[in-house]
Amino acid sequence: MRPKQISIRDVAALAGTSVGSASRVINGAPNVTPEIRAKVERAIAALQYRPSHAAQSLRSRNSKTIGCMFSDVTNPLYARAFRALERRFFAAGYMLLLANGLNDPGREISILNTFQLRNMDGVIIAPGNERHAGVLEATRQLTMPIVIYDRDMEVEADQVQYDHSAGIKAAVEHLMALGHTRIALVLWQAESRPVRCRIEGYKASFQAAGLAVPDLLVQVDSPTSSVHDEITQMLSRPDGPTAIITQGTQTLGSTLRAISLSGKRVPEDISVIGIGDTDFAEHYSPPLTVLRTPVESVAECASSMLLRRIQQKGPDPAHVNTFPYTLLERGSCGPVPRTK
Amino acid sequence: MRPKQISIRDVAALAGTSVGSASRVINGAPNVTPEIRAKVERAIAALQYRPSHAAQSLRSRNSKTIGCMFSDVTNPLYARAFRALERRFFAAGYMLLLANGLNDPGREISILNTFQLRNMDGVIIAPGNERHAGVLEATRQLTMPIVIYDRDMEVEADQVQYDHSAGIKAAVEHLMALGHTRIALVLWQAESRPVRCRIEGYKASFQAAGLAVPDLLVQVDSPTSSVHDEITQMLSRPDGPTAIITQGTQTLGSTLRAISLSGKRVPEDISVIGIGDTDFAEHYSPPLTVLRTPVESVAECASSMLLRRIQQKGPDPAHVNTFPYTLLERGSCGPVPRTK
DNA sequence: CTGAAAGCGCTAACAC
DNA sequence: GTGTTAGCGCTTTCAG
Repeated sequence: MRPKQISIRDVAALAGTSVGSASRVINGAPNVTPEIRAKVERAIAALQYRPSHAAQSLRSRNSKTIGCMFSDVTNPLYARAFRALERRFFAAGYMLLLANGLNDPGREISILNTFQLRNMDGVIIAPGNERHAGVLEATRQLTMPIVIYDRDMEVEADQVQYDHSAGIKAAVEHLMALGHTRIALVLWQAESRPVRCRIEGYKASFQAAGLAVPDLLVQVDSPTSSVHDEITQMLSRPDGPTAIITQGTQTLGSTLRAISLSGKRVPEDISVIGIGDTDFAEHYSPPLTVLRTPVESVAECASSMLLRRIQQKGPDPAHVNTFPYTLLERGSCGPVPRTK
Repeated sequence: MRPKQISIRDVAALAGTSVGSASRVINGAPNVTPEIRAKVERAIAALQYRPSHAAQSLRSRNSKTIGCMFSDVTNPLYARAFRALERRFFAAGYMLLLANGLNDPGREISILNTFQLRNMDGVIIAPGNERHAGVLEATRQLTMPIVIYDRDMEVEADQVQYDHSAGIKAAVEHLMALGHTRIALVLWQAESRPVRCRIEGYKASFQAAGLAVPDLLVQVDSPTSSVHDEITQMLSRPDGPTAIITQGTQTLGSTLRAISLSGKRVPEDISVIGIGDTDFAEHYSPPLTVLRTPVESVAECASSMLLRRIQQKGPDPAHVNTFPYTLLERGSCGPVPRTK
């Protein structure tokens, strides 16, 4: 059925050279006579020869493939990160395997093991469960270069991360400058670096201002769940917030919905800052002030670090690169309402 | 440096059997004595043996990998499709290579060729430029099973698609039942199946109602571009729309923004229906009535078709599966305003 | 600079 | 049922 896959032997035969020379031409080795090169190239074209990736991979021990594990590409910020990574790596001759950890440790371990088995040249990972012993173990098992994406894991690997703490601080300070002190922070409950750092920054902001940390920290179980009810309830409290900082797309959406249904307006009655710049925030009415995360820059950095480490195998200490948020002011923040 | 990768030979040696038997155990072949199986398994465990994917792939001629090409995972609908596909295939022992075509024909061709070169067991593709001769040619070049995702391409392949035409019809009819006739349709200009079908359904709806097709079809160049201005201008026309159907996330966002800035309210002054159910639509204020696309079902179908074709190589005519939209009524549609 | 030859690790015939 | 063996297609010494 298949017309007998043409191999490098056929090329060599037709070019009248050895397979060795053919291989050199294919791999662009420097030491080849122009004549031989031309002959081989002609044969390749005539035969429509395409090297077998599996054979190259077996022999040369590199797969020209990068493994990516994010919790969920459905998260627009991960989707953007992946797109940037993919573009960069594809240009460099690599393809990306993408797997969603789905916050399931068992699944994450399985994915990590598969990456090892398939001999990825490098991996970029953001496990949902960074503290899980099994996940940690599976990660340590990995023998290829690793970039940890915004997680705290005690693993010998390069890291890229966002400065969530400073970002939240900037947001809180911005709101305080507008007179707010009853500032709520709505997060998705998870034992992960972003959440931990945000809480830390939140608390630090109030302490720095000499204020008590308000009882307005909301951690929901899942981004879809009870956010709406919790916010609604919080808004009805006499000491409810005059400003809310919220993460995510779904969580943010629920928050806004709850505000809207409580009969309050943004920003007149309540100010809102979103964490992470998304279409949603940009196009909401009013457009939302957000903490913008430099996703593309981070991806760029991650790919550079990984690529460098793949190329030069020399032992080089692990690097950690941290990127700042920027506060993007739009129309969702205003001064504290007088009548409250 | 690497402690001499252990191969199936080592396993066989330690188990005191032949490599053949070891291979059989590894691949779960039926004809193996329980004793031998046990010995081999013990050896595998003792050696921490992991089979080389590259070698298996080279020898057995299948990569246990599926190639996915979507225009852009940043599109939430593609992200959801990918997540569903990945979950399904991973469970079946496959990993997914994901590449973004980015609506660049050259890039798409390059990706397609790479899929062929890397011997994917199957591919699922949605080229941005389905009519492009080179893309078509590269697709025809593919020798593995193919599933075309919501595109019209004359290629021997299974297909999954959405019934955009009927979907738009349902939306228009819903609006007409509320008294609207000045119904606008905002699309992203592209020579692709979804857009073509939507226009078709739009026109057909009016013809079926015995009405002239209104001059309210807007096709923007890119989802980010001039939407806002075009909508603003359209809204200011004396014969402007009383209802708008809009696709996408960004396009929809811009549309709503333009409405809002024109001082009009949804749904009192103008009704809105979004194409595709997204977080944005769900959480907007008011929540938007949308045409819901059964993304997960479609992905499920696509993976089933592909898996089946990968397993049984018997020649089997190509199938086309079409899935309906459902109109999800929320709060963005109302009767035609009296004073207009 | 080029060719010959030895495998990479595995599976699939094929004998036993 | 099990062992032996011949490659899959390629890169990479190593001579020449």
